[in-house]
Amino acid sequence: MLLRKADVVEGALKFLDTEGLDGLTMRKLGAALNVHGGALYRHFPNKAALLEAMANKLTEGVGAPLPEAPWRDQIYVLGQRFRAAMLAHRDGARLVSGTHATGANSITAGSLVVDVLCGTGLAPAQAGSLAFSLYYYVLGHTLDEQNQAHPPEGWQSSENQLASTLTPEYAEAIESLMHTDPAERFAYGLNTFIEGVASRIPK
Amino acid sequence: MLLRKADVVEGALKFLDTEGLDGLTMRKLGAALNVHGGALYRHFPNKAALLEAMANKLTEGVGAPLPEAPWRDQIYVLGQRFRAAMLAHRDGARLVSGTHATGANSITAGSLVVDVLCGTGLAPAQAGSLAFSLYYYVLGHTLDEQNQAHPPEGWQSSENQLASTLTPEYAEAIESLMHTDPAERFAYGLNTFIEGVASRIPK
DNA sequence: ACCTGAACACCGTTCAAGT
DNA sequence: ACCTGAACACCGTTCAAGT
Repeated sequence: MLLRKADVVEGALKFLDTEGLDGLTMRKLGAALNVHGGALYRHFPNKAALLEAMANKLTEGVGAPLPEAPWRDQIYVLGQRFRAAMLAHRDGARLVSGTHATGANSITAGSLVVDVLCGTGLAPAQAGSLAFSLYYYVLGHTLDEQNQAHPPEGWQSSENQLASTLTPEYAEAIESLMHTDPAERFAYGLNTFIEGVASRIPK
Repeated sequence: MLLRKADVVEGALKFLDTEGLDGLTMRKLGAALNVHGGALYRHFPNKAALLEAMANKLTEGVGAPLPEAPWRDQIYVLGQRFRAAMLAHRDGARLVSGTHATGANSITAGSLVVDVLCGTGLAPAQAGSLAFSLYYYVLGHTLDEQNQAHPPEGWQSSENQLASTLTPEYAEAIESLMHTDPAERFAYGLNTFIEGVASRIPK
């Protein structure tokens, strides 16, 4: 049974969920697809191209049309969409962060953010800059979430190591961070960012 | 001449500037230090431990005591310090992003941010959450800066590829992003974040 | 057009043996 | 205590040869 490009990408994303990005090897992925590792090079020039295609597939829906709503809600929805897309597969955020975001999907998503911000009266230069800032926040937050979900080998909770030697405020902050829902923390930071953007809008 | 742990870390950071993180191999680093690759395992249990020590050395000064100043200025200084530290060596941001920020330096820096924010009246839980948001922004921005400084092989400016098919606002945003100083964009985003934080302070 | 089988040039890591 | 020399189990990638 012959493989198509889309089959490889689909199989690779499935493989990601069971083995993780570190386990994703051309040979192992080939085996999972009943094919030798070298055969994958009929479909992709190299592994980086495969990973890019995977990242692009992962973020497919992020740039979908936005519902009519105030700009704050629209930006909020875009941030939530992006995070949800990356959380849909194990190591999704690391996958996206590794490929330089040249994919068509990230471009249309970025364009959406810029358009929404320009609609508030911001100049395109500032809107572009803030679109990237939003990207950094969402990506960074989701990366951390997924790293904690699959701790990479020997991992000591860094609280017990040093927190006691530091400020009590810091100890309490770490303690509380560990016990609150990541989704809640994500929304709090996202809304904080949005308020920062609001402060930039010419009145 | 025998090597000490600190010599290896120092040599590795020097090596980073000339060969980049992708070129940093235990064998090649050994050769640069006039030693076989395997000898490095007398000083570090594995490569990850070496990279972590490098990242820790890189971010050494970030947690230094802060000058007396309004909280906005203090947060601004911390963000600038962190970025400057990573820019000091090629691939510095990628190095830091790869090691799980368990290093002592990132902890004391994080503690500083939390303390400053708690000083404004924010609860430790919120301060901790915002400290991580700041971390994501600075790291993400600096990663992008360094990736563009050393484009990883075949890189097409993604503007000419697709921008023309999209919104004119987006095209203008990308165009302007390419022509403005990264330091200026960084400061703009950093101050925007700070304004967002300000909106969270109980009045 | 797609795949096999085998190779090439690398990796990180380990470990006896030397000094 | 630190290093050499050589090996082990992997990588990504290439390419003749098969179907």
